[in-house]
Amino acid sequence: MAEKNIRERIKEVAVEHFNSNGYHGTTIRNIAKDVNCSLPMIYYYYNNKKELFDEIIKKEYFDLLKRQAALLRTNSIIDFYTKFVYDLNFLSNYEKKVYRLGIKVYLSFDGDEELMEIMDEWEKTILPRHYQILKPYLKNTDNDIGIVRTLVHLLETLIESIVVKNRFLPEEEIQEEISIVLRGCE
Amino acid sequence: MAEKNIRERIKEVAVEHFNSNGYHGTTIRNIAKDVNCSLPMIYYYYNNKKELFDEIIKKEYFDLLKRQAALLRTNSIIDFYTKFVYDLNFLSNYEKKVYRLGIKVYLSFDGDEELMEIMDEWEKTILPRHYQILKPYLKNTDNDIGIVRTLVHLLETLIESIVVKNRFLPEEEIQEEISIVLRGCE
DNA sequence: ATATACTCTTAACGAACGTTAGATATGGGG
DNA sequence: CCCCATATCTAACGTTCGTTAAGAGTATAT
Repeated sequence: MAEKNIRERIKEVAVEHFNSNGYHGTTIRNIAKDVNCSLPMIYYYYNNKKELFDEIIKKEYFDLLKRQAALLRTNSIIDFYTKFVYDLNFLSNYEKKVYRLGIKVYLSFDGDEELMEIMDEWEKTILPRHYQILKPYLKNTDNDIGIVRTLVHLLETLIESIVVKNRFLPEEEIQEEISIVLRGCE
Repeated sequence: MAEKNIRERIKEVAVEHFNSNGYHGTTIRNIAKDVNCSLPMIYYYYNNKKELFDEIIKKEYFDLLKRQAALLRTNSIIDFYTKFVYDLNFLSNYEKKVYRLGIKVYLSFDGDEELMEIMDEWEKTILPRHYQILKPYLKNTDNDIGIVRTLVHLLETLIESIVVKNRFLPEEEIQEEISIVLRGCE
C-alpha cells in the first residue's frame, strides 16, 4: 500500500491525461510514469485502457452531475441558477477535469458509442427537470418551453466557459445573463 | 491524375477521420484506404500528418467562418441572427465536419497549442463584432454588453447543436430563443 | 527516341503502443 | 518458520504507427 490508494492515484492521473490528449493520445506508459509506478500496475487495478476510461465517465462524471443537481434551491430563481453556475468556478481541479472529460464525451468528441448512448439518455432528462424547477415562476404564456430551452442552452455555454475553457466567470456576469433570459419571471 | 483532384480527396477523407477519431485516433493508413490510394501518396501531397490537420483548420475552417460572417443583413436583427443559425442546417456534410473539427480545436479538445492560440485570437474578435452589429438596435441601457454577451453565448450553443450534435433546429425554435434574449430590441 | 518531370507503388524502417508472462517483494496467519 | 495471498516489478510479446527509401509507370518536351 503506497502513500495514497494507488488505484485512485491512477484514476486521477488518467483523468489528467485523457483530458489533455484524448483517449487515443493517452498511453498507459505515460500514466504509469506520472503515478510513479510500473506499467503493469495499471493492469493490476484495471483490466484495460477502456475500462479505466469508462470508470471515469460512468462513475466520476455522473456522480459529479448528480451531486450538482442536488443543490438546494434559494428563494429567488435567478439566484438559484446563478449560484448553480457560479459554484462551478470553485470545483477542484480534479472535478473540473472530470467534468470537462464528460462534456467531451457528451459532444461525442471522445469515448465510444456505448458511452454516447448513456449521455443521450441523460440529455433527455435535462429539459423536463428544468421545466419542473422553473414551472412556478413561468407566466403560462405560449413560449414557456422556449424560455426553459433558452435558459438550458445558455447554461450549457456558461458551464463550458468555466469547465472546458477554464475561465473564471464573475457572479455578476452570470446573474446578468440569466436575468436577461428570465426577464419577467418571478 | 485521378477522377478528382487526389489532394482534395485526401483532405475530405481526413476531415471525416479526424472528426470521428480525433487526431491521435486517425491513422494515415486508414485515410489512404478510404481514398483508395497507397499510403505514401499522402506524404506526396502533405509533408506529414500534422500538416494535413493544420491545413484543415487553418484553411478550411477559417474560410468557412469568414464566408459565414459575410452574410448579408436583413432588415430585422432577429431575422438576421435566426437566418445566421438556421442556414447552418444546410451546410454540406463536409462543411459541417470541418466546422465540428474547428469547434473541437476551439474547445481545445484536439489540436495543439499553436492552433489554440489562433483560436484565441479569433475569439477576441467575436464580442466586438456582434456589438457592432447590434449597436443600432440596443437601447443604451447599462446592460447592453450583457445582452450582446448573452446572445453570443446562446448562438454558441445553437451552433453546437446543429454542427456538433448534428441536430436539425427548426427556424421557429431558433427565432424564439433569439427573440427571448433580444426581447425589447428593435 | 530519349531525357525529364510528375504521379504513384511496394516494401521496409525504427519507434511506440496495449497487453501479458513470469518473477520478486511483502506481510499476516498457521 | 513457513505458507499463501496480495502487491509490485522486469522483460518481453505481437501489432500498429508515422515515415521514408527506392523505384515503376506515364506523359510531355526536346
